[in-house]
Amino acid sequence: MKRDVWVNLENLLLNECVRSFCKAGNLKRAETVIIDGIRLGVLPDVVTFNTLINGYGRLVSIEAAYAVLGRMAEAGMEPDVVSYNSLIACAARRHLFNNAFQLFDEMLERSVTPDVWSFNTLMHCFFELRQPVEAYQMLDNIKSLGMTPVPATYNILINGLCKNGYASKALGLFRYLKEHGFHPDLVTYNVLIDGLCKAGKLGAARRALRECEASGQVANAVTYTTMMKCWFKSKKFNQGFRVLEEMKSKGYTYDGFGYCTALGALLKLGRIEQAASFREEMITNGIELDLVSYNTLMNLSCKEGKLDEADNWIDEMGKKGLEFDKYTNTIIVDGLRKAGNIEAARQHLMTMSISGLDSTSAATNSVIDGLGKAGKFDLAWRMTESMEGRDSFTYSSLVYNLSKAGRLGCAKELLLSCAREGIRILPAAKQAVLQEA
DNA sequence: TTAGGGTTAG
Repeated sequence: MKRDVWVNLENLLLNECVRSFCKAGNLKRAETVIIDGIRLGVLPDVVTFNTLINGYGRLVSIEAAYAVLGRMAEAGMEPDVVSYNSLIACAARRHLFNNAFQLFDEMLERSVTPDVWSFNTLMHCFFELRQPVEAYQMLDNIKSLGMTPVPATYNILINGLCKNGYASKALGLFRYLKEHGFHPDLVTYNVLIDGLCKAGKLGAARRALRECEASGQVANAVTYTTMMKCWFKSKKFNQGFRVLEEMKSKGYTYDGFGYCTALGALLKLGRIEQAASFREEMITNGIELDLVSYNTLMNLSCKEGKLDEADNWIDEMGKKGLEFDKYTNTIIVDGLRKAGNIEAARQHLMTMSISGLDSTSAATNSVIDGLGKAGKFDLAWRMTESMEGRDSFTYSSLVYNLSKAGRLGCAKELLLSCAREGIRILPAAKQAVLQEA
């Protein structure tokens, strides 16, 4: 009996060590701890392996996480529901939804019984895939299998509804649940406030914030960033910047979220100098820069016309092993064309299409605008016609540039055909037509 | 072990 207690304690200690090294991003140390444990006679258990699955899933890849199952088999252990939940969550985080569903099937085939969290994660996957009906089905599954939803189940539901364009339904569900004994936590309020805000329901968002505070929840960094975005969305910039100050005073600017939100707003307003001073603050405060932070900083360098500086950020990203996303590429394309190098911008856009990036429309719009401003309307028009996902930005920029180039007839014709097809032309472009007429 | 916030185009 006593011996069992000691073995359990030794394992607890081992697992705690492995967990903390994984959390710190140091998988090598985590593996070393396991080897040392084996030498001392402390064998890894299911929890140890599950911790490793999580670590490899977060830090390396889904394949690396899956490979841990092989090591478990070698050690004579079967994966449990936590092993599979971790793998499914890892696939979901990496947007590998097919893998997530396959892993769920594999779990059933191996007679591992799913729990609430398995269904929660699948619900999240369906919402990400914009399949709200299937997502909702997961709640039915939970109930029909005799399981009880956990608060997170409802948070995922409310968040998913908001992100799929059903903010009003989410609010209705929230009210209903609250009347039926659901105690919303800070995450519930954060997802609801964000959803309402993004749906343009700013009054409801602010009411939800007041309700959150009245319920005794203490706003955290997520709440503040969400509210800041809300103010910016309603063009109340000073109120938004005040939120940033409050975030700073409470020590909630430990990551790039607050600064990137504020920088984004300043750049849209054209307040470049103020943005630059925020950049200094961000860097001197030693904030760990991630992909979004680099994108934001590169955008600032481009807006300042300092392409060399943008190159330096790219080098730094490379050293950290960060890969470009659609934002990085769009910022580069837009930076190049605004610096007058439209040909390089086109080239970069082409490499984006070749490398299979699905969302190139913002970058394409930027190049089409650049071509229009350079008077190359034939080329701009050809690009427009071959472009997937032409939108009101594409046509507005053409209308704007045609009228500024004195080709008023063409501008008016395009404006009319857009009106016929229900494509909204932005106010600035309409105004340009009127001014030139 | 699993849920929430930030960056692009006129």
